[in-house]
Amino acid sequence: MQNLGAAHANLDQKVYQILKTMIMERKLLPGEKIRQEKLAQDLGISRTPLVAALKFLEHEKLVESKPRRGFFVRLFKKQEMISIFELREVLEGLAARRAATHITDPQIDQLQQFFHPFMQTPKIRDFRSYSQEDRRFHTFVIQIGAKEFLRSILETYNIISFSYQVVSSEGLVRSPNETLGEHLAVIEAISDRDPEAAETLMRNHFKKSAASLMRDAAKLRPV
Amino acid sequence: MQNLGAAHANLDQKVYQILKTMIMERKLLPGEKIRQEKLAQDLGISRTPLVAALKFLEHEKLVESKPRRGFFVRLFKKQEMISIFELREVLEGLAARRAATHITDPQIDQLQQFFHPFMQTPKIRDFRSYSQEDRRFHTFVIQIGAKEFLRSILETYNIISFSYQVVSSEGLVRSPNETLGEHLAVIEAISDRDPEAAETLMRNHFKKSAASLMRDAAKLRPV
DNA sequence: TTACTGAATTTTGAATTCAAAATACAAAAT
DNA sequence: ATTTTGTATTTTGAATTCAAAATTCAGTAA
Repeated sequence: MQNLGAAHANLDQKVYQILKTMIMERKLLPGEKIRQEKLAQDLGISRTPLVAALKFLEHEKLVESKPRRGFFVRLFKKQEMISIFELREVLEGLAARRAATHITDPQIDQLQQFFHPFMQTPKIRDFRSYSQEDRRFHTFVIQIGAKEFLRSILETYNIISFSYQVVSSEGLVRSPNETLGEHLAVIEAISDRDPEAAETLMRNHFKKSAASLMRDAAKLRPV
Repeated sequence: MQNLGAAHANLDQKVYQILKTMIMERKLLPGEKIRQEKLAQDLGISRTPLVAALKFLEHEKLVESKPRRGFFVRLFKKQEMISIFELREVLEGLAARRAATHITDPQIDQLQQFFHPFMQTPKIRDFRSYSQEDRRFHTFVIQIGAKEFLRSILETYNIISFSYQVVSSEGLVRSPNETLGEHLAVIEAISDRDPEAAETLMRNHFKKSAASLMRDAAKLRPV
């Protein structure tokens, strides 16, 4: 694959990013065992920095370590995904509130662009590009409103959410026609620099998605 | 010190806990550089599991790694502490909401015991024991209401808060007489199994503390 | 055939080793 | 006296090594 081991300053941060991407892109699949020796060789490094990176990921729950058995890509149960949505509700709520307080004028212009392509479509069929816009939107709000601690937590949980969902309906919990209005409402509140409204609307957006997940969980039986 | 290296199953979890406690108890001081070789020897292990544990802590922001310079116990700026209180506001708000939903009858009895010794004292002077009760109370709510993700995040941020504050007035942001009522209100809401009230009251409790920290920051100049 | 046993192989957790970088320190120059 | 330079020492990042544990798999028994 690539040769990383060349200059050595802090390899494990690089490896960590690579692994994260691999999990996101499903190069490593949930439940799968990670072959340390093989993966290290593929990356052109020794096991030491690889294990360090895995321990990082373990902390973020993206990976699970079974002592003496190895590392496995984490497989999330429906119930855990619901907990994660509950968390994202309050955290992205906070991010939205902060975004409404800190947003700059040029950022408002950028924010207003989101979801434009979908606004004149009566029935949105292109789930894939809507889902992509959805992610970009949430990421943008986080970029504006969240820094350091909040940002790093949200990055993790969003990765979990996204990597979990790629399976069903392009990663969407609910249909675009259902969520578009909610997204636009959040955009408006942040643009109006109304922190209370931004937080409340963002939270409601998540509350509904969590509720939808819960209904699915009740119907479909645990994964 | 102690000999850990004996049985080897996953040493770094143990080391991680030990380091966490050492930081909490100020055996390792903020800003201080961590001497790997010496510390490893004191713990009776090699650098490998020690570094692994340090990387864990780095992820929790309890420790900072400067490449090629080593690990340092993290020193938090006032501004960062305010961000952490902002985070705890929404997270413990969620924990309180969940606690109100999930609490059992025996747990209600236990919850009602908190702050009893302070209820008939007109002017609370024993800051140390009030501060201790404060911690125990927050920890208890987390124990009831938070699991897995939420719990592990809160554990980290509470440790940061606590270890930060030991300095000024026994770790209290505001005076006992100011916060006692708020604590009792939260206890009542959770005991009444009223999730909305529990969340709102807990959030207000934190909002006020954050505001108080902000006033201090404005007055005292950054740390 | 299927289930069990036990040796060969692989993989893990942790110690050790090693080169490169950082630091400490002493001598020389301003 | 203070700064600068050069060298010895320490510390770091990462590879390598090594024993213990887990896994694989062939051969045997049911």
